[in-house]
Amino acid sequence: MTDRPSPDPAAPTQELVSDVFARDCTSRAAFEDVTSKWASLVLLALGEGRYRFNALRRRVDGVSERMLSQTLQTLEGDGMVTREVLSTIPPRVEYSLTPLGARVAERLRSLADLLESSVPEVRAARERYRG
Amino acid sequence: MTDRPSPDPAAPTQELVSDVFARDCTSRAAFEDVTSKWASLVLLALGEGRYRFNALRRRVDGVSERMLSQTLQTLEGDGMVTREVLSTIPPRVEYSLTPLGARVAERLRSLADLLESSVPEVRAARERYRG
DNA sequence: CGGTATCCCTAAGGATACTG
DNA sequence: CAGTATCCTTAGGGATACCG
Repeated sequence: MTDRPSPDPAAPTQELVSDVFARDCTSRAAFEDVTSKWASLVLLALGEGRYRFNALRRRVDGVSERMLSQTLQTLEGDGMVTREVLSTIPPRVEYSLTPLGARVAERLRSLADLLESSVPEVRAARERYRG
Repeated sequence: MTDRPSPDPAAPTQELVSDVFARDCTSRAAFEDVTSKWASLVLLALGEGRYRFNALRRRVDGVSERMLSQTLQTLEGDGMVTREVLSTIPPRVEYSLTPLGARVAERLRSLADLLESSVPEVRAARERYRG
């Protein structure tokens, strides 16, 4: 974001038109990556601070080792998460958010807060709907 | 939300402790519902205004009839979307957001905006990651 | 137009075992 | 501890056809 050259009105606007609705847009892929079942919870957890692998696994209730590993790789690939290997015995690996990841996590937190406080409303709606 | 009785400090705080990290919490289920692949895009679309079924299908690039129908039912069940049948010939069905759905859509919009404007950063991260 | 029903296939994802 | 590898099951989801 900050490493883009200052906008030149005459230059082609390559990515200023990115659209999350478009099937092949990178923004939609990134959106799906960060909102996927486990990634969103991982980002929320890392929004609380850095975590080691197994601590993260305990925090994100229900995630398997496989899915956690896979999710972390995707998020690292998208530039949301930083992976740091500490050369200790036994080995430690710590995960934390990049600046971009932190901005994403903030917005996910805002959404989670809303839903956590809307549980009674959602429950009422469900009962009304199911009859 | 507004149909809850005014908070009584002595009353049991049943849902004030809802936690999106807990496997069996309604807030986590609702969170997964609204962040699921198609639901999030449907909510974003309806954040722009009401839509009829096929218009919505065109707006949400790539969704099948089946998934759109299914997604709309889930969102209606959770109290996010209102379905209105107009008795005209041919029949029209219009979908719009409830107040809760609108609040959710706002937050999803905020997340989508961020990712749309972060495309260059995500792309750069991906290239760095893949080498 | 606005769906539902059926069929089918792929990929998400859990369990378990094993490695650096 | 922090994973990868393998196996296997389930469910997400596309295509098609049909109905009110």
